[in-house]
Amino acid sequence: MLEIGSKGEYATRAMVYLARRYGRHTTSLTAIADEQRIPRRYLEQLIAELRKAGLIAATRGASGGYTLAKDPAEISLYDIVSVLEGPLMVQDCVENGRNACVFADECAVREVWTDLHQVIYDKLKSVTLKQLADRANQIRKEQNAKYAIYSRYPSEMVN
Amino acid sequence: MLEIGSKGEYATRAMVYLARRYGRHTTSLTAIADEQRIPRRYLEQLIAELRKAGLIAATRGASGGYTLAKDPAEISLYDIVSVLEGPLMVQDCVENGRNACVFADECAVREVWTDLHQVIYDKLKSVTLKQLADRANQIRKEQNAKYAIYSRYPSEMVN
DNA sequence: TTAATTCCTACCAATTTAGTAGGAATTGAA
DNA sequence: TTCAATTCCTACTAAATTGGTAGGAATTAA
Repeated sequence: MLEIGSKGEYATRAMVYLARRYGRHTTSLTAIADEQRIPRRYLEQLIAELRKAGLIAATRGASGGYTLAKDPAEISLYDIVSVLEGPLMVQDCVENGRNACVFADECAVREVWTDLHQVIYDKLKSVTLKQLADRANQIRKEQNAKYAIYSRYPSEMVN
Repeated sequence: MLEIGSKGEYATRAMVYLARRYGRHTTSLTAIADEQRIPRRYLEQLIAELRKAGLIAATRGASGGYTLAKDPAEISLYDIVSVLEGPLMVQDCVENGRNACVFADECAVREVWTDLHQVIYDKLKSVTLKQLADRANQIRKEQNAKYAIYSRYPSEMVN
């Protein structure tokens, strides 16, 4: 129930990856797919949707690639996930409003769906790509310190 | 994205209906289906699952029917919906925990899914059938007062 | 015995999910 | 000019899920 599918998950990870590189050169699809262990051909479609939604900018041709179309602080998790998984709609009647609500039981239930909708929306809207990228970098640092003790996995630390 | 399907919606409405009759005689499947405008044959399957989950008690044979198996105050919206739509699992790795989390980006993203998971769970778990039934009765009273002015729809007010 | 009721199981069409695949268009560099 | 890297566009597909429909057996009160 209420799952975020692979679309939302992949897209979010790809966006965090791009956020961590924001301001630098573009990143190729292959680079993202390899790094994030996402099927390249599949990610291609997801990125196409993110581009159409205005979240990603692309440069075509050799040495082309992708970058975020906006500042990471301006992109929320909701913006990303809603593109891939469709708009948040806990239950149809939440959107339809009064006309779908004929009975009192239904009304009472609908009120809760509306509440739930709001709670989820607020949460997703409150998280920005910048926050996620910062947090990812922080985790990377911690891992870096940990690995340094054992002198292992240097390749993982580079980017 | 994150939708509650007809299963969850129908099941919840049926449970609220039963909650409003808790302590009285059993209610037949047909009565619930008719009143709540839910396909009878479909509702039958949903109720079967709720019964297996221990939320509904059944009496077989003529003049049999269903009642809640527990006090409405002891049944949360989460209890109901999770039976029909499966357990809340925003993203697989939320359950899997550490082992699914190899990369920092993924980790950062997972933390948010975990947060979201908690927010949704808390909300659904905080709403009891008793609250929903009380609220439904209240709405019914308001409508009752409204309709009394115009002297209309008396049949809707009865149950 | 009958009629009302729950219970069990199978079936189905349409949609969604999670990809795979082929190849055209664009562009920087040799 | 050519080549290789890259994005872009479109079609296809197997498996699962959704939202039901349907037939009939088992149980029980009257």
